[in-house]
Amino acid sequence: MISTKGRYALRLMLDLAAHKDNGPVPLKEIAERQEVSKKYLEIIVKDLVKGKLIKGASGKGGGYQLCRAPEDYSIGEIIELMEGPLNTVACLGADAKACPRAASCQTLPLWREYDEVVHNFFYSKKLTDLTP
Amino acid sequence: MISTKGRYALRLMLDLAAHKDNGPVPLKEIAERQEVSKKYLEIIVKDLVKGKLIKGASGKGGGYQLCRAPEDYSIGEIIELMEGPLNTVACLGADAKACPRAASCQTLPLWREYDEVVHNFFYSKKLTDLTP
DNA sequence: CCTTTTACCTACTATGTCAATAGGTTTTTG
DNA sequence: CAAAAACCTATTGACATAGTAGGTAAAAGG
Repeated sequence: MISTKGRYALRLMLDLAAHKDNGPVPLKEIAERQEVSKKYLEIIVKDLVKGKLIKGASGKGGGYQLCRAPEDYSIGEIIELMEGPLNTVACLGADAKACPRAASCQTLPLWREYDEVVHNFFYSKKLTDLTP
Repeated sequence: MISTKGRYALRLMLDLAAHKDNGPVPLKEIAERQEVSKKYLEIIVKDLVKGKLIKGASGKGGGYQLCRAPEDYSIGEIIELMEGPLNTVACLGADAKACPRAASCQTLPLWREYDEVVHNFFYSKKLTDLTP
């Protein structure tokens, strides 16, 4: 399940993309347009800034801006930055210790395949694919 | 993220499929083979029985058995029975109230598409696809 | 019949994640 | 220097996850 953090982050990125020619966009404006609490969005932008997907400018006239052109963002990187690796099962993923059952596990190939399907889905889509 | 309930349920179903010709399979055996706590599996079989995917027989010589041929189970129905609808986002799903933003939401089509991809993935696979 | 083996049932609990809220400090510019 | 913005730390309630614990009921084998 994609959480609100990931979904709001995506909407925020789309909002920034839509207003990228007007200089920095204040969070207050985004919160109003997207109808999401500004306080909650603060948590989200913090992660986006730390992940170098966007940059913030303090002070009057400040706000947030994309670091790259909208077409250079994949949906996958945005979602994964917010929610951590989009792991579909615990067996996979970096943290998972080598499962002693792995060699004989009948279900593992399924989870691998699923993981790949999900990964491909989100990484093959760009931010611009959502802006008509 | 597919939870342990869903994953264990699937392994349990595969175990039942593998031993379907030996009469009812006691949970104790499954727990040993699958290296999962029998107590925890009890919760899982309860749901599987209630969902009519398997049936139980009490008493000595009892155990669990599939209700249908292995090829007549889709992976999707097993997972969904255990975890509830495999909703990928909250906006979709039966419980979700009509979002007032739906008509103008830029991200909704993405989630719909994702939902369909996931759904198709799991419902197109049968239990027998995992038994080599 | 009675003991064993099995399913079946209700309840509880620790841990963690999610979705926020609250209240403050620093930075920048008009 | 004041307003507007980003930036920072902490806290909270609700819920889901991944189990445990301790029992009762049913059926068969001897």
